[in-house]
Amino acid sequence: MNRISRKTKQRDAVHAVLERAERPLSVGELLESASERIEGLGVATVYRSVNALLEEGWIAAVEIPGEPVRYERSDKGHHHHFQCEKCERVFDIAGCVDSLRKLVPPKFRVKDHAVTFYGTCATCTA
Amino acid sequence: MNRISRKTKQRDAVHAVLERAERPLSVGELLESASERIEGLGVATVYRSVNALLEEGWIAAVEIPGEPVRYERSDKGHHHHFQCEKCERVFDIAGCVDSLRKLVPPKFRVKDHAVTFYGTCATCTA
DNA sequence: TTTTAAATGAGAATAGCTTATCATTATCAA
DNA sequence: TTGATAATGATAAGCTATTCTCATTTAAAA
Repeated sequence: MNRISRKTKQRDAVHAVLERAERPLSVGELLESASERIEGLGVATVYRSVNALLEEGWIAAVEIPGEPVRYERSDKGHHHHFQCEKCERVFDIAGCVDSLRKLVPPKFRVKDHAVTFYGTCATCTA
Repeated sequence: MNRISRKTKQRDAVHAVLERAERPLSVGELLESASERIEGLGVATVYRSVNALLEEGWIAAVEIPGEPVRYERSDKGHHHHFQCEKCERVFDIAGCVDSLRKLVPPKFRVKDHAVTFYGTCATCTA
């Protein structure tokens, strides 16, 4: 039977960076981090790796308007995000508020929601 | 003293459409609606009108990831949005939940937040 | 009116991110 | 080890949304 994908150090590197990341990372951030281990790593490869991991369902996209898409492991459960307007990094915010969906008129069917906070992160506030 | 702007039927039309809109509209939607009254209206003009109204502060941008920016009058107070995944329209959702910001760790300084609901609107659900 | 410069419309140009192309490299089954 | 072919890297191309350019129109002051 044919393999559809091969194990490469490039893919491993991208996987490893996401494995250890404690916040969502953009393709640019992934390239930067993974490049520390893989010399000459190309953007196209990062995109390809990310797309493979997305299809696998191992990572999920974190989208914030006007920002490049970021990615994080999809095993984190329901949570939201915070973007620092100084360092521009995005952080996970655990938990949610049940009463949120009560804001929506009853005739609307809510399937999902996203909350994004903006401000300055702990590091930049200090 | 010099006028910086002149009154034109094109600007009036864009203004009027936003005045009456009961939901945020994209440049495309604005062009479509305003074109009913102004024959041959161009996109560039809609962009110019929108930018002028933004600078005036009369309208505000409503941004949803992967979507073109929409605009709505800025006199609506704090509220959130709902996007229908069928008709793609965006609706206002009145109100908010105070306890939301308590989710954010104390060292973070929250300056703003946005909530976007996804699902099917009243019309598309019926 | 006449004048003059702001506004318009069409389309070219730009900007950011993402995908496609293709020659080269490297995985891995035999 | 070798051979078939998937993966890589560099870069061209694609996509959208938005701005720019410029000849022409038009608002509105004089």
